[in-house]
Amino acid sequence: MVENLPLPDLTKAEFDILRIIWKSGKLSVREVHDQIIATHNWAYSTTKTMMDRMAGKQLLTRGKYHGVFLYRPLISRPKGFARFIQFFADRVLELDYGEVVALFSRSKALDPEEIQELERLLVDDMEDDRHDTS
Amino acid sequence: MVENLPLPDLTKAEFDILRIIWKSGKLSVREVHDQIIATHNWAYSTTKTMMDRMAGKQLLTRGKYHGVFLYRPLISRPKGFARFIQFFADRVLELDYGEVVALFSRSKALDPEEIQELERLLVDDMEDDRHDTS
DNA sequence: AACTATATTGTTACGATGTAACAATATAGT
DNA sequence: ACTATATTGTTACATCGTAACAATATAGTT
Repeated sequence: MVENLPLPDLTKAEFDILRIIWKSGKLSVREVHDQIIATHNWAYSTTKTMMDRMAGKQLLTRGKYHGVFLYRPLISRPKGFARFIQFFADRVLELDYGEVVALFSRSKALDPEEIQELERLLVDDMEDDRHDTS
Repeated sequence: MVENLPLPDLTKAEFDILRIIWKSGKLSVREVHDQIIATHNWAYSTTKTMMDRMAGKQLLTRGKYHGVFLYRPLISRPKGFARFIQFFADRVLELDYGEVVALFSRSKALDPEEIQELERLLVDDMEDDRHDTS
């Protein structure tokens, strides 16, 4: 059986960018920026730097469409949530994964749709980790 | 009325060091290190760097006693907890302060004594923030 | 007291992250 | 074509987690 590689962390900033992109599948820096400023008081260049670094890390890919680069996620939403939560569970809060999921379910940072996904995650992702060799 | 200055953040690492020192009032790098390795797999030099930087930031002071530097906290435990929690409440989880306190109460990272303090904090510190001009 | 082993202290560094300015280039409107 | 605007590329800087390594002080042994 292949050992799970330790999931590379997803920081809050990365997670927030990813969450915006997950909803649309493909977005330009500008489009992400216009949404991210609702929660992060970033300069446009900050959003860009973030996204480019994420591309470097294989969290996103970009391809040019009609003149602009559009960025697509290279990590699924469930996997992303799992990584982000794991990060807190393990290193920050030292809580059980489930407890953190429960907490996140109450967070204003997530919309109802995402909360639903989280609930599923709590069971599914464990499964995932048991079978998935990716 | 004097506006509250934004509390400078306390990172997890800083908070963990502080928690060890709060219990004894005054500790050397060695003493902190011997305790921190239970949760952080740090080299001695890492502990030292951390503590020195914390001294630079006015989170600790150090004075030489019988040949060694002992570090004392410059921030009270309640204030420290407040800062640490605020950090998460505001920027990471986007939850209400109280919810984060509740969560932390369940964290394995805190011992019963600290949990108690947290409970008090939930009411006290709000008070504090209302009166304290520091 | 002198010497040596050990511990403490000081200095320096490096990658990642959050932050952003600024320069180069592409695109679109006139 | 030309210019205004937007998109891309490049570079930088502080902080944090991480640590090695050098300088110095302390303590234990002849």
